[in-house]
Amino acid sequence: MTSRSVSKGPEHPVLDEVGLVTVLSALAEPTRLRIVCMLAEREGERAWKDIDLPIAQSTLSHHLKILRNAGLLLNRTEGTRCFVSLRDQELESRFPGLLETVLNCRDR
Amino acid sequence: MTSRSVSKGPEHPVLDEVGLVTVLSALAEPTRLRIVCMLAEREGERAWKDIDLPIAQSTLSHHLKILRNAGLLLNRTEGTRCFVSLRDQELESRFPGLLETVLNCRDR
DNA sequence: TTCGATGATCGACGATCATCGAACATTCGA
DNA sequence: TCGAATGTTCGATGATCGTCGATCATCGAA
Repeated sequence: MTSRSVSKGPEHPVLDEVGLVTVLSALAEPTRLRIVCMLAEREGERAWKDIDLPIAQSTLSHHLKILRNAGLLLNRTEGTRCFVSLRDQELESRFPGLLETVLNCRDR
Repeated sequence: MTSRSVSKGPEHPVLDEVGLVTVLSALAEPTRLRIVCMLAEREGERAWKDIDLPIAQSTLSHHLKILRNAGLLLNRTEGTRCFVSLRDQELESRFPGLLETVLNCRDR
């Protein structure tokens, strides 16, 4: 058990215990919707520092926490760096079509 | 022009001028989501008084106003009575699949 | 071991929100 | 004309939210 310390990192909810209202609330904010959009543009992870928005670092951390608590994204810690990614597969089975539909509606 | 007074009634937004965040915000509240759900259950209009929720009448009026401003529903006044209905057709062309997907996600 | 970097958390601020009762406007019926 | 019914608006209240700077905890590198 001398594996590289998993360093517990942030907590993620079980998607079955996340309500629709929670997800909608998380998405119903311009900055957060933009983040989700950005993550959906490309497959896989995104480095924390690549999320380049005109907001304070603590504010970004706050928004990511809300998205995380809503089950929308996954936060992985590697050393001192962080990587985020969409939980799109799980979301699809818990809220079928929701993420794709919302993202599609935004592109207009 | 002696037609039955249209009694201007509440104002409704043009859907093209309604943003996605506005719609999501309107749906991201338990009482309002419930109202939309209720309206979707059956085709056509619903009488104001048929919306039976454990909230004050002024609070219901408030929520209906928010839903109306988000382009989600239509308010028709007939004399002193009011009738509400979903703008589902228009919503479908402005936000394809959104309403149906959200309602479908809730039924779980 | 110490230091710099990275992100989370804290505390505070003003803004917005959901809620209510009261007052109001409009309409129909007596 | 008067009064009851219906729904909107107003004002107030307590809660939540987005935002920030400051601080803290953790980790890798020197």
